[in-house]
Amino acid sequence: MNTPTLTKNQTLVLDVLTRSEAPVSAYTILDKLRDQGFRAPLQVYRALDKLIEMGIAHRLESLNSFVACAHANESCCGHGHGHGHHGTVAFAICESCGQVNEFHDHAIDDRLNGWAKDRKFKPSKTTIEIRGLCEACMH
Amino acid sequence: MNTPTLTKNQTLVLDVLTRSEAPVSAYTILDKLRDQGFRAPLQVYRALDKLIEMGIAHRLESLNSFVACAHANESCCGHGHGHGHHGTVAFAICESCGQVNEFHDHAIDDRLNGWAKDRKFKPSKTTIEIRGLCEACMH
DNA sequence: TTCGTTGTGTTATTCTATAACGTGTGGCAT
DNA sequence: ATGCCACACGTTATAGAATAACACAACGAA
Ligand SMILES: [Zn+2]
Ligand SMILES: [Zn+2]
Ligand SMILES: [Zn+2]
Ligand SMILES: [Zn+2]
Repeated sequence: MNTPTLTKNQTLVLDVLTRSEAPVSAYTILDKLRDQGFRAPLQVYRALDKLIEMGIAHRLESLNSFVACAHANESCCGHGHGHGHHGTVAFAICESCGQVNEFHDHAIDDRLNGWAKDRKFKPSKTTIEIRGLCEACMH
Repeated sequence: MNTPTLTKNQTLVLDVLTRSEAPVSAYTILDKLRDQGFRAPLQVYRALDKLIEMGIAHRLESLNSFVACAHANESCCGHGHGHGHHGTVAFAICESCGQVNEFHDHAIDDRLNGWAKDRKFKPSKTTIEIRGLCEACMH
């Protein structure tokens, strides 16, 4: 229930993520935090590792970039932050405006879990990312 | 129907992929092809781009690595190589032995497409990767 | 032939991520 | 208090992944 208190660096990095409309790369985060004393990539990566571990940030594998979690307060099926970990989520990423939509879907979860169970495969982390164009960016 | 003839470099790169049990990074491919005259990363990336475009190789986003397509001869729902493009596939990747299992699942496709349609999101490429442990690597 | 397209080769550079080492602090058992 | 340990933090250097920019050769269509 109680989210562990964030350290100073973690707070700074999370602030950058939450303020950004689009995913941000680690090096962009670094640049935005130079004024707050950041000097090296590791400061960013270490904070990101923890934030991701806590489930309040996510890495987008297809972009090498990071976003704040959009489900900070939900708790459907293990989702949300009350329980320390995050269910499997999917991301729809607009390649034009960069907007990201985080969602989760039981049917997909069940289907993937079913596949894994049938083959005795034990999933640790699942990535689902849809690249495309959002409604606003189509014409 | 007719797969376009591969160039020399494309053939060499594809051979490396098909011979490998596990995903291979671009730089590993480069190293394996030095004897055949490869000198620079671009030679690998250019070949990979084409192979991926043709649908006979895939990039694993969560590994920055590449695999040969495991569905070279199927043609279910746009899958397979007769029709020039590949349906959405998922990959189960063992983090211990590296083995990759490529599959596709209509239910998941439908679900993702449904989500996209509801929100008028136009998908261009979808990534689904499950990291975990295969049966052989569990104990 | 002339031109445009495509594959190729090479060098340099950018972007992403981690290794390795050292410092400081706060909690905690002895 | 003293020693110990876990952990956040800081710094430098290095590794790994991808692209930019430029040049040249082969090929087929016009
Ligand atoms: Zn989330
Ligand atoms: Zn958009
Ligand atoms: Zn395939
Ligand atoms: Zn395995």
